[in-house]
Amino acid sequence: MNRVDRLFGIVTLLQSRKHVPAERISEKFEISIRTVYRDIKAIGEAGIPVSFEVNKGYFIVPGYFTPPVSFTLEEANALLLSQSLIGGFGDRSVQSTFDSALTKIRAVLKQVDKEKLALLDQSIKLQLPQQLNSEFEYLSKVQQAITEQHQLKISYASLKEETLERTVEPIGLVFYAFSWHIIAYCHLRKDYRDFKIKRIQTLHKTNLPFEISSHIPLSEYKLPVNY
DNA sequence: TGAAGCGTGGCGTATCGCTT
DNA sequence: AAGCGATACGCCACGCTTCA
Repeated sequence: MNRVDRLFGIVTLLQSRKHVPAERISEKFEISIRTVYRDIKAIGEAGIPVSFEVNKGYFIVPGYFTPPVSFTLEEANALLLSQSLIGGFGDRSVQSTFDSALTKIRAVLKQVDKEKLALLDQSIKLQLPQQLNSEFEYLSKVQQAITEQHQLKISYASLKEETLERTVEPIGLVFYAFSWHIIAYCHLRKDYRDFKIKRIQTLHKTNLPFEISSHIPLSEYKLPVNY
C-alpha cells in the first residue's frame, strides 16, 4: 500500500469510529507508531481537522465534511458477490436496500471498472433450493427495532397452526436450519424465545422502547443447533 | 553507477493527564 | 510528588527509487 492510499485509509478509519488510538492505526496499516504520528500530521496539514483525546485516541472534528468515498474494483467485486448472497439468503426488504447501495457504488466507479463489473455481474449465479425462497420483508424492520431498541408486535403461526399474538423485544437475527429466526424477549412468556420468520404472519414496529434495560447478548442464547 | 530524495523504523526525550 | 501510559517529535540510519 502506498502512502497516499494509507493516508486515505486512515481518514476512512477515523470516520468509521468515534476514537482511534495511534496503536490501533499502526496495527491496522502495519506501520510503526512513529509513522502514524507523521501520517496524522500530514493529514492535518492537508486540511482535515484531526484532533485527539487522551486515553481515547484520534478523531475527525465533528461537522467536518469529507468527499464521498471511492471504491477499488476489487472492493466493488466483493460487494457484487455479497449482493448474490443477499439475494439468496436475505429477504425483499434487505435486497432492495442493498441494491440501492450497490447502485451508488457503481456510480462512483471509473467507466472501465463499471464495464468490468457489469461483465462480472452476468457471470455470478447462486443456485439455492426452493425452501430458501424469502417471500417476506421483515428483516429490515427487525434490524431497525434492534438498533432503536423498540418493541415489535407480531402475529405468529404456532406448530399447531394457531395464530398467536406476541409483543417482543428483539435482541438478534440468526440464520440456521435454512431459515431466519428472531431471537427476542417475549412479554407473555417473560423469557427469550426463538421466532422463525417464515411463521410470522404480520410484524409491526412500535414506538415503545424496550422494557428490559439490559438484555443478554445474542451469543448467550442457546440455539437448538450446534454447528 | 553513484548521488539525492523520500519513506520508514528505532531510539531517546519531552509533555500531559491520570493514578497511587 | 512519583510513577506510568499515551502522545509528540527530533535525530539518525537504512532501504528503495529516481535521475543525471
